[in-house]
Amino acid sequence: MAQRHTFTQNATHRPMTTAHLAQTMSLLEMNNNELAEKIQNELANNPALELKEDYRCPVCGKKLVNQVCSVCSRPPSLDPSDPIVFVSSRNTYSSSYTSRRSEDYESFEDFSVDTEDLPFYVLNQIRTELKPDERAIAAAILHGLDDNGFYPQPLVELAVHHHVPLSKIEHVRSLIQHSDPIGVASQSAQEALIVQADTLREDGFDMPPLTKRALEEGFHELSKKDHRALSKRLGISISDTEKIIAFISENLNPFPAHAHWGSHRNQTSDEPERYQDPDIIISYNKEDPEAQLVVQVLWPIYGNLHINQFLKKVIAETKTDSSKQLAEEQQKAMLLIKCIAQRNHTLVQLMQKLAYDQRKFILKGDRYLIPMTRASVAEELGVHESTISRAVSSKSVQLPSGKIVPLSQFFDRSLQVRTIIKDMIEKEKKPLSDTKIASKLSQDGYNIARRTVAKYRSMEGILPAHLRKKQN
DNA sequence: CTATGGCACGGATT
DNA sequence: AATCCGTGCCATAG
Repeated sequence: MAQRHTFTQNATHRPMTTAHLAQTMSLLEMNNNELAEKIQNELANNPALELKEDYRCPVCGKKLVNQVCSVCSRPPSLDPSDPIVFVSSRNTYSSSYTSRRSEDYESFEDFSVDTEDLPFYVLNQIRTELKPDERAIAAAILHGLDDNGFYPQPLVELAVHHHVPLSKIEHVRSLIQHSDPIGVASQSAQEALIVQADTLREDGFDMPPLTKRALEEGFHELSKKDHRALSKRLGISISDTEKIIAFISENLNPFPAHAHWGSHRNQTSDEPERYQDPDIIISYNKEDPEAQLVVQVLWPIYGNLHINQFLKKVIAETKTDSSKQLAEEQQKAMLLIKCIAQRNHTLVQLMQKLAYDQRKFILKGDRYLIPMTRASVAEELGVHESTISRAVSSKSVQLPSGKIVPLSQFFDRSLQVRTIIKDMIEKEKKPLSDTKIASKLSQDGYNIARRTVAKYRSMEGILPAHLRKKQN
């Protein structure tokens, strides 16, 4: 299939000044956090630059009233036959927690999330799972969250107000509750904890027996940390009770809106995982496997950047020295806006290419990653290698699965084979030696040296054949 | 003798 | 130019 994007390519090849070039490069290698900081900085120092805070729905572009678009949450479909849809960076929104400054909470362990951001953050995760008539309900629930992330009002009221059965409201709320932060929109701390416990269990998390019952039946004792009374109620020993309490306080969070504690993740506690906010989000409608991929290049701040029109007028009309200086500032502001546009354009082009080529990887997981290099992408897009390199660096993508991975993972040469090996070992009957694995792989067309298999194996934290005899 | 990890080299990639 | 990565060789363990 030929070019499927409608973005103009030749717009890129405008002549640039060296300043333009230098700035575009440095902006390109910034992720959204850094870019947000940069923009804030410029806004503070440059009077010619102006932020128009027109809050718009990230998906329909409609003006927002209560931070959450109450009407729609469906991405606009530019062309229904196109497998990829872009919600480009202009007029999109800042994803939730993105805008918090680190110094805001460094000293507090239990900082409270800006609850104005929370609805956005959650809505974004569930958008593609909502049916049209459920959107307004989701918006209403998210709008009614209190500071702790609870939805204290009775659900029946919503059902009456929206003229739908209570079960529908419950369904929507359950979707919300299972988003990150898990348990949000529960009616109480107790309910939030139960939802979290359920989710962890579904994820195959080991937890002490009776944890759920402790939450359901012994919540009163639990909140008072009354070990004796709790153990009596559950009919188990004190030490088992203490295990439950320890588990709950370590892994669960009664107030979903207060800082997330590192959401659930794979069983293996591997490298220090950074919970970076994504710069790009890829989602799709999970009910329709042929659905379009929705790629959002997130815009790190609220509102859009503009040139201060008032100042522009002043500059045009006066010819004093000070206005000359202002004119310079204005030039700088225009340059910045242009460079940011350039950056976004590059990112969109890159994601276009990746979303199209790696659709299977995005939808189905690591083993469908087609190995590709930055250089080859650069060639196809007609840009310099270093451009791609910068664009890829320090960015992260949220995949439809909810996983947030570094953008560089798209260029991981070995990820595909590594996951195939992992699968192979999981399905093995007798432990396979590295040599066996290597020869099996070459039958499937993967020519990998035995030595390399060993390396991949250890990268995945899998023990050598003779040590994994009878596991699981 | 087989399976695996360490070290280091060279080519690819950034 | 600097770094990363796959691979070969060899030593060691079982």
